[in-house]
Amino acid sequence: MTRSSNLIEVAKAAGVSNMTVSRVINNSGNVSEKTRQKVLKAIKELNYQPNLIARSLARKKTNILGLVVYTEQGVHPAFYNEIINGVQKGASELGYDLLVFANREDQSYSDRITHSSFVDGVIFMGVKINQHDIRNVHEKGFPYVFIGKREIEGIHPYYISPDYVKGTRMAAEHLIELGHTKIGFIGQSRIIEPDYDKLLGYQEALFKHHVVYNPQLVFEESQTQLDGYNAMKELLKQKPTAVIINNTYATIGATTAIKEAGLQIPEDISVIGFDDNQELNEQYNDFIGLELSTIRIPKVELGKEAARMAISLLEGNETPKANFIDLHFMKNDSCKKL
Amino acid sequence: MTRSSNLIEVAKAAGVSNMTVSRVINNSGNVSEKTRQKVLKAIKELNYQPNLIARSLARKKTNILGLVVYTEQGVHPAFYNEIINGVQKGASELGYDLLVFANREDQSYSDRITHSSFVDGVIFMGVKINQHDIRNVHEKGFPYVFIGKREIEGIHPYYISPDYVKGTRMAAEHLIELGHTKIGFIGQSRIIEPDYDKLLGYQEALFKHHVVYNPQLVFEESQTQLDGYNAMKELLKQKPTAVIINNTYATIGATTAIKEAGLQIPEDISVIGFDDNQELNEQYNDFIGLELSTIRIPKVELGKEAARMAISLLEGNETPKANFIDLHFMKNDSCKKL
DNA sequence: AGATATTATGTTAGCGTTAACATAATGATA
DNA sequence: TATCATTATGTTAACGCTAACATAATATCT
Repeated sequence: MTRSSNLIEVAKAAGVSNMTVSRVINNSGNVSEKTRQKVLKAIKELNYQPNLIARSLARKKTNILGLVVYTEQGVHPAFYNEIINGVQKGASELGYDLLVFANREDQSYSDRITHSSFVDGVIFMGVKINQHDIRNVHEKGFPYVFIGKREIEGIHPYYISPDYVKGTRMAAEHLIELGHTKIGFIGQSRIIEPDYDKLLGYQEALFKHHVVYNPQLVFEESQTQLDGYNAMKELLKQKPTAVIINNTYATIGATTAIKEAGLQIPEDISVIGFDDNQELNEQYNDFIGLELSTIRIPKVELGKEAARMAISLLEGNETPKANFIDLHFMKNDSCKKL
Repeated sequence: MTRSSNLIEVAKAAGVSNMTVSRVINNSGNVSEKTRQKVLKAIKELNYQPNLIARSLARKKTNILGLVVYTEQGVHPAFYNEIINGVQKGASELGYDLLVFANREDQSYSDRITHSSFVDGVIFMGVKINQHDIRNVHEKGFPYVFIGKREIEGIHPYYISPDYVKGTRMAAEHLIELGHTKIGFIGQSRIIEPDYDKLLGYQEALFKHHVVYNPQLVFEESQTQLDGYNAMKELLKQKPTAVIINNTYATIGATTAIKEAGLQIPEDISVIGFDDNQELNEQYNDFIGLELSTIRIPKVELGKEAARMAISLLEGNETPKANFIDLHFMKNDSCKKL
């Protein structure tokens, strides 16, 4: 393999010292325009690229951000992929590369992360986060950020989360403003925190508009298509005029139940879903033949913001502990004015 | 953040020289059992972990393998994920970590890979491989391996590929042995090389068993659900007794056409698909209510083998240029004996 | 016991970069 | 023009590890 040249060779070629070359590369310090040009020429001629390993050692900083993804079933990979994309972009904008740790089930990453100095900071994502990892990283004071609202065993981490409370409240208020009062809610609040926030938002909207909360309209454990189907079948007995459903899989199931009951969306029942994944959502829209009104999570922005937070933290800047990102309500064709 | 200790501190604590510590860590050279224990004790007490950046600089080797994934639509992310998983495992078994470059559309990675000395070698995966990347890496003599059979502008790269010829031939022979002779083929041979090999395998089987090749039974451009549907609609006019379909999306579409025509699988027509993705496949099986006979790509093994190849190459071992991995024919319920 | 092989340990100089300090060249000021 | 501030460049010592060589301590053999 062709050996790549180093700083000193460039310095010699340009007739300057190594530090002058270093300054040109890093745009740091003062370098006269004349020598800068000389150096740039030499760099070009020798096809020089700085050795990042050596730089990292000297700086005691790799400019690499770690991202640990704890994958699990039931979450569409594309959901994570979009966020990863965002993290990547956010990191890149601030001069960081991204090292993704994933595809190793039930594995603990923290030792490899905190020692070995390969990453300057880390972002954790996923529902089933490894508790040992958190404790480990936390105790060492290693900079880390969660994607998603978390509080684990007394540890209050830095986190960035979609504002599910606000998002769901907006959606529920939209339905109330359209004249709905019998609004169903199909979520999974007992298991997963983000979805508890969705329920909260739902309740807040009702409260604000003096609509009485009816627990019979609320189904708290629905994740899969079948869950959604079963929940909807039950819910329909209450004759709701609208329903908010917490994820796309459940929405597909619920819609099947609606169709089976001979009901039409939005004529007989208004539906608002969550736009977890574009592909799935399009599939859904084809399936029911209309554009579903959804609460959309800006996933790329979420990832970007996570990167910004983690980098702010590891660079020692003051960083707020909890951060929220607004959801967007996409008003489409699945809600009807009463 | 708590600073982590280094070799010299460990050496002092153990009352030995730095090299002795280095030898203990790397299990290299000769160290007496007594001092080894002393050193291990010191390592434990100081909670020491070697700094991989420093090691990489000294060794001029990072023990990191790069994997570039050029993602594209139409391929289920899970397909790649399984392979990535395999690469990860294969690399890990040989003492390498994996750095995945992905989620940056249309980006060229080669400069960052070959310079900057962050990875010792690289694996490329995906259909739409960046030509500039290949040329660049190739010209520099940087060790690289393709997943999938490739020949690009006169460059004959190292590659590992599923043996599509053999796999499809096996499937076709199975059908022939069941008495079928009017066997349809729905693929995408004009566009993508692996699928051209599938067609080859199909033809080989016919030839071997003296079944006349009928081009009217062959549809060469089918990728999406809709493609599969259309192709099957056309194909049915020829009254085939069996069909081989090159991917799961197309298989779903084709099956819809079969159902619409009032035909049953396998009573009226035998079907063999490709098991691109388990999740999709299960969805399909639920959909038609039987287990599809498939040609399965051992994706994890494919990834592992790619890692082994790349590492063999970068370590300077003699490595065969082309490698093939056998496909498995999963004989299930979708084929009938005539 | 002395010579030789073997095992165990230590010393030193890099790897390619940057931080920190030192010096030289230039410009501004009185 | 001498003096000081500023800008431009250079020198040296890390960063934490390992390779390569050097030496010391044993073990093995005649």
